[in-house]
Amino acid sequence: MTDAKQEFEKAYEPQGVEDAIYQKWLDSGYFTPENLPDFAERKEVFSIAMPPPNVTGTLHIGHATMLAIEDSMVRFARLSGKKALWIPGTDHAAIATQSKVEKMIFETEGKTRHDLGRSEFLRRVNEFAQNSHDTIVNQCKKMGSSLDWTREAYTLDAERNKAVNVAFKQMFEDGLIYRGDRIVNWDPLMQTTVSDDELDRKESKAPFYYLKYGPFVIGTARPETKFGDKYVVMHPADERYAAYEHGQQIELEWINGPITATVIKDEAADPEFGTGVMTITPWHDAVDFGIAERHGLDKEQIIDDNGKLLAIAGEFAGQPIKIARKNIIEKLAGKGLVDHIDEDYVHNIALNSRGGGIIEPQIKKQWFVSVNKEFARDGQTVTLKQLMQNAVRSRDVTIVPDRFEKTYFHWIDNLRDWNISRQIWFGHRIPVWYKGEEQAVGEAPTGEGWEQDPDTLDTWFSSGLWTFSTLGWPNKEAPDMMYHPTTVLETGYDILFFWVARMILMSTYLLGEVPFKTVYLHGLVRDEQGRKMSKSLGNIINPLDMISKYGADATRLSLIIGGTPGNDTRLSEEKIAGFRNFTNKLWNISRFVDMQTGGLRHVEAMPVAVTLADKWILGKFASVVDKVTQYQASYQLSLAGELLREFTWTDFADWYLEIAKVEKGKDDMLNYILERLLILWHPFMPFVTEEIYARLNNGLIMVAQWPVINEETASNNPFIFGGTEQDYNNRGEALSARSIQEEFTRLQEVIVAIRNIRAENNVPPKQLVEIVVTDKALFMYDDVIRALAKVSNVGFDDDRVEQMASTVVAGMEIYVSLEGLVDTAKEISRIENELIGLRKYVEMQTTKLENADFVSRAPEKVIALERAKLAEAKDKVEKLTGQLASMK
RNA sequence: GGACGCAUAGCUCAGUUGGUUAGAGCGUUACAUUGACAUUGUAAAGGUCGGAGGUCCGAAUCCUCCUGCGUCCACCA
Repeated sequence: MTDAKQEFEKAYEPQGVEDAIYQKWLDSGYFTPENLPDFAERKEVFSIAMPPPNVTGTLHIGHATMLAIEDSMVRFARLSGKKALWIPGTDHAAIATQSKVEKMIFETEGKTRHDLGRSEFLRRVNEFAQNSHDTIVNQCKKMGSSLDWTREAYTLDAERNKAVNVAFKQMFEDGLIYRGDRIVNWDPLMQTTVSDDELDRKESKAPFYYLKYGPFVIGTARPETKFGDKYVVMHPADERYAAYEHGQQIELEWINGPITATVIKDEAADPEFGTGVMTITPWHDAVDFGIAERHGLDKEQIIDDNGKLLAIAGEFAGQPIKIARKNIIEKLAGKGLVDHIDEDYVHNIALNSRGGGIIEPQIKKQWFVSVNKEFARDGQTVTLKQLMQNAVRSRDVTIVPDRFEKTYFHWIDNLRDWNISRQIWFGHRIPVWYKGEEQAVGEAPTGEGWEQDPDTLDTWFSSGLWTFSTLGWPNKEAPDMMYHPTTVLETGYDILFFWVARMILMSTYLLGEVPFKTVYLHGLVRDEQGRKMSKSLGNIINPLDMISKYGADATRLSLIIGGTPGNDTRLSEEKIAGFRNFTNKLWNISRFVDMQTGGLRHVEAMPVAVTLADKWILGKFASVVDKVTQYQASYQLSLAGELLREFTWTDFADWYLEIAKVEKGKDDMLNYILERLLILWHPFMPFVTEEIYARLNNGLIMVAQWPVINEETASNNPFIFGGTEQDYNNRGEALSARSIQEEFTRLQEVIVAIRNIRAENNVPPKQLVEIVVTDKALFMYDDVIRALAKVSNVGFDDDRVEQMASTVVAGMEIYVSLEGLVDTAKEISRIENELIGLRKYVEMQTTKLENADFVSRAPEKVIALERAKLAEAKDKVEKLTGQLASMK
């Protein structure tokens, strides 16, 4: 970097610089790990496959959270000298995208996809997807995401299609993919099946009809399905129906005339529910389908693909469900077959969560992935379910927070075969071709007359391959495969099943290795009242708006700090504004160091600490570096951020910089700490740190070295790692880190106590006061005390005069001269109040230490500590009492 | 019905092997502000850690039960 010295404006204005900084990063090429300095020497690999946002629209605050967290992880890895790779991409989100475009076209042109035809419709969807994609890419950049754009992928592009076809073929050949007539979730609105996981259940109140069915009374909320009901089912152990035998036939009058019903005894019938008797509709109910399968019963379709009744319904044929229901009940009532009606029945109806209609179970010929079928693997037989379970049970994949492991196992236990074929147009075609009786799988066969399966694949089939389809697979020799398994998969807990589980399935099956080592699940971002953000509520916080208002760094911080994995977080604009303030604080800290030291600069070696404050800040900083590193490595991002904020604002700015105004000769120390502090912050707030770092003329901060403070790098200041119990006694001696911290804390307490007395007595902040202390050691810091507590002179014990307010801190007495300002009555009451609290404490401690059990059972360290605290409190009581006496 | 989570200051939340008189940010109050920063500084007020038991020398922390809120899964025909 050869930039001329840049001005430090009074306030940080992110709007003016963020885009240019991002461009600088892009120009550097460092988002591509191979371009990193010393790429070959970087031993460890760190990789994340970004969860590809759906090309259904724009990024919301949840995406912003994902980007903020993942970018901080990647930047930390890059700074720590790893080959850091973060792969961007988008998801075609088959059903969701098609549904959205269909709606748009219908609203604007009044046309359906069938009006347009398959190829024109797909052209329109792709056009829409491309626009969404461009918006998404732009938003990722606005967030500062250090994604390797040279490796960008799309779940529906040619390379991913190849991976999909290879995966399909292998599963087919292992017998894990089959085609069969099974009951599936049919969406009559979108005319497609959807998977079990893509259903939303909505509570709804509907009349529940009790109907006379021969000698029985059966209950149903769906009389329109009852035409084919010729089986009546009861629990084998239900005493009430012991007289009826399995297989027994009963003649009875039903909706459209007399029918013959057959008694079936099956444990699926719940004796506790209703009358304990039910009729079944195997074609339109999954449980009924199971009963029918067990007993080899007939299955008849009642409702067609459009939700209208079929010929079996007789006079009701062609009627849509809603209308038919009413008519049927009328007819049944007329025949005296309605026993009674429960109007307050509440049940759940299933909806297609991707913007479709009310699900009607149907039996259809579909493609399935068999999760329970055994196949050979390393000389043993396993099932896909077992592969999924083993990956987590063996800890090859760890889930953060770990309670989600339970949820994961529970989901797998209940997993049924996965319906992977969809009747929509947008998506990967099922890679199967037919010609007469012939069938080809995987690649398009050559020759005439072959027709491809018209269906498309469930979108999660292709996203299940994401961690390796983005790295060159199915070419197992692809150089990028060195980045697999990826290091961490970071996503919202809401797609643990949809996606995370399926990636584990695909990767363990196809590659024989896990897709990622750690799953980090973030929570949902809610509004300040804890509600989900939604358009209808009008409570959406748009990340782009926040970025343009407060900057990307502030937006990122608000999404990381204060959130813990797996838990929802509340976000408000005030919170973001608060972090904007912090961004500016960091800027001004740097501005001050710049002015104070004649320009920011790189300081290679740790400077020798001279004063107590120097030693204190270095010791503190060493501990901060250590902890932040640990927090980052263990994905405890919020803790890292909070610790950094505390150090930056309180320790560094409020104390050390203030001291630096009176203790000179800290130029190297200030620059040394500031540079490293910026690096520690960089993963969280990349823009402002890069902007400040530009003024150091030391290259880009994004490829700086993560600070390490150890015996070697701190050899100038051995106290940091020296003994811990050496006594402090005088200036300049080798001191332990601990005694330094204690001594500095003492100094802080003295200063705060003086400020406190000043505030209590309404001394104007500018007015200087004199103080008297009883501990000569404090004279060493009189310049600091004078500056930070606005003191004109520090006197010793003998100089004590009247008209002084007093207090006791860390065993020493402090008197503040108030030159007539002192309000004696107020002072007396203040001290008396303090004494009340102290005496209570002394009493409590005494009781504790007189407890024989405590003294004999607690560790000695704890006892010693408690004794010391008691002694100190007693001492303070004594001194304050003395002060009080002299005042009265 | 099954499982899980949350309950700590007015608000949002930390609190990692049980051990200072329980912390932070925001908000509130008082004073101040030409000097890095009003996107600021100094100081203060504010909590019997949801309730009841239990284990322990010692519990916000571990166990049991209860209450309230939330989430997921399964679904009853």
